[in-house]
Amino acid sequence: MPLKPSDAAHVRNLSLFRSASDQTFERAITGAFLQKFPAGTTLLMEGDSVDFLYILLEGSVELGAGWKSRDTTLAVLRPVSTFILAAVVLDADALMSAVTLERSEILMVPGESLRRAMKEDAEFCFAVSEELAGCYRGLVRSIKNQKLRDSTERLANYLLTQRAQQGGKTEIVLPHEKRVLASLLGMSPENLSRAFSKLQAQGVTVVGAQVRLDKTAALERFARPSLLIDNHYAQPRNELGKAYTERQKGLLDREPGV
Amino acid sequence: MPLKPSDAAHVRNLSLFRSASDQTFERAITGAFLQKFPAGTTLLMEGDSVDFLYILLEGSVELGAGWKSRDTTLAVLRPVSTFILAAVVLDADALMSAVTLERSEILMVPGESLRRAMKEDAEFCFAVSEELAGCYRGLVRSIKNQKLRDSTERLANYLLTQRAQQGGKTEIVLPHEKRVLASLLGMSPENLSRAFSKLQAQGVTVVGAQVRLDKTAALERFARPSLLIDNHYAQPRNELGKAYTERQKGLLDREPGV
DNA sequence: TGATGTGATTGACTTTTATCAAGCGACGAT
DNA sequence: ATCGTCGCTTGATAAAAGTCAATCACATCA
Repeated sequence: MPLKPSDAAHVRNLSLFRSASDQTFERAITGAFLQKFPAGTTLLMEGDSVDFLYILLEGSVELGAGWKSRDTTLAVLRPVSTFILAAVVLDADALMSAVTLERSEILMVPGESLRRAMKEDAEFCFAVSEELAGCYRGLVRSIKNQKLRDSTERLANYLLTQRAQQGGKTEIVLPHEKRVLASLLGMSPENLSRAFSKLQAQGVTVVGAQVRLDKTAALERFARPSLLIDNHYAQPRNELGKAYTERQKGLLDREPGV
Repeated sequence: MPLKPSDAAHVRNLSLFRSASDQTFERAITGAFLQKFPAGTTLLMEGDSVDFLYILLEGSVELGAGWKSRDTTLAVLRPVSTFILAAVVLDADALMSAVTLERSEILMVPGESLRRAMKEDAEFCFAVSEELAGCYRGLVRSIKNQKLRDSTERLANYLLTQRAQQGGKTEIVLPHEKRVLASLLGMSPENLSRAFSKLQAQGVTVVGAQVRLDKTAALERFARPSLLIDNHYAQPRNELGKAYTERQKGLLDREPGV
């Protein structure tokens, strides 16, 4: 299935490809094809070998992992965003599974094409390195969030990050089901409910997916967001890790949709 | 201070540089210098700007992070290993601090030299991408370990990983102080003691830093190590993330000391 | 030798988190 | 409407983990 021009433009605008020459871009996506999946489709299971770089153009995808009857959500992706880049670069097996949460449109780029383009074009290869470094740093933030904060603190900081990403209004909309959010934040759904209750004291009120944040000052005093963990300035919609892109020098002013 | 030939050989043998041409190698480490630090020296604080790629040649270094009076260990490095590569690639601020645990010898490579070499040599740049991808995947394993397992399970799997890395003998030696180990495993020192006690039922006996693992079968039944979380086959001594390198295709048979 | 300090352990207690069970409320199908 | 289903919430309980304090083992050092 051929790429719509608008989709092609979105892909071209990914940070991975933005600075690439047309020639390199063409080479990198040689053999790519677009595929549509219904909600709930497992695109990839942990341990599967990875033959494609996935680029989410429409819908949403959950990256997760399981062990011994437990499982957890590592990220929820929204368009336009790439995933499992690291496995593609190493030609390795997937460490997480990917499942569509909604009907989704995904561009599948042969890993071999991407790796070849990297080896032929140092500038493109450098862009991939930057992407991987950004993802890595996103995960460092994520581990710090997990190891240094309790569940209510994680929720409070999540809300502040969402507030910043949704334009700073006092009312935000939770972008996923609460059970997914709970798994993402590393707690049970029951505990998420209780964490929301605790934050009433900081002016948090929840009605369905709508969350009002009055008393932002109180909430920040409780959450103590940190530039070294949270990234309020990050673009939403990115690969796991890139979900918290860097606010800094050259990357400071990137547009959304990277 | 000039590099000893033996040190130079170790650096040259890092996976980052192993396949690089002599010319690229020289360019990449242009301006590098060797420095010795006593134990307990803070090489880098969270939030500091990063001007050098660090390569640990002697001693050991703890990577950690703090928030609100709490702090945690993210990795303990041993020679020969690089660290803060991601920040160097992005020319960004450090997300973790680095402190020497023992008297250490560290090669400091100007970030600018490394980035320039990457842009001039696609093959080298690809090697950096592979390194970053390996680190990224190590962190994915680490997050899964943290979110999917309780503290005793983490300890049990840690012991099995150490056993594999130390040659499979029934007796292993804990490579760090227990308080550091506790922080690395994400628990209090008190809880580490109790976790060891619980594992007595699985044939674990501790005397100081010496740990005997009789009843390996029972311990494995309890720990349920997974190829998708643990990496018993990884080389020790690597950058955070690389601490759990990939056992797979091209990287399968890498030598230690990458 | 004894004094001192550090790290590790143990016990008592509190807090945090998970689990189980029941109930609520919105929504769709019949 | 009525019946289910499903997601969420709430309460009761249990398990896990953190904290505080005291003690112990083992160094080093005067």
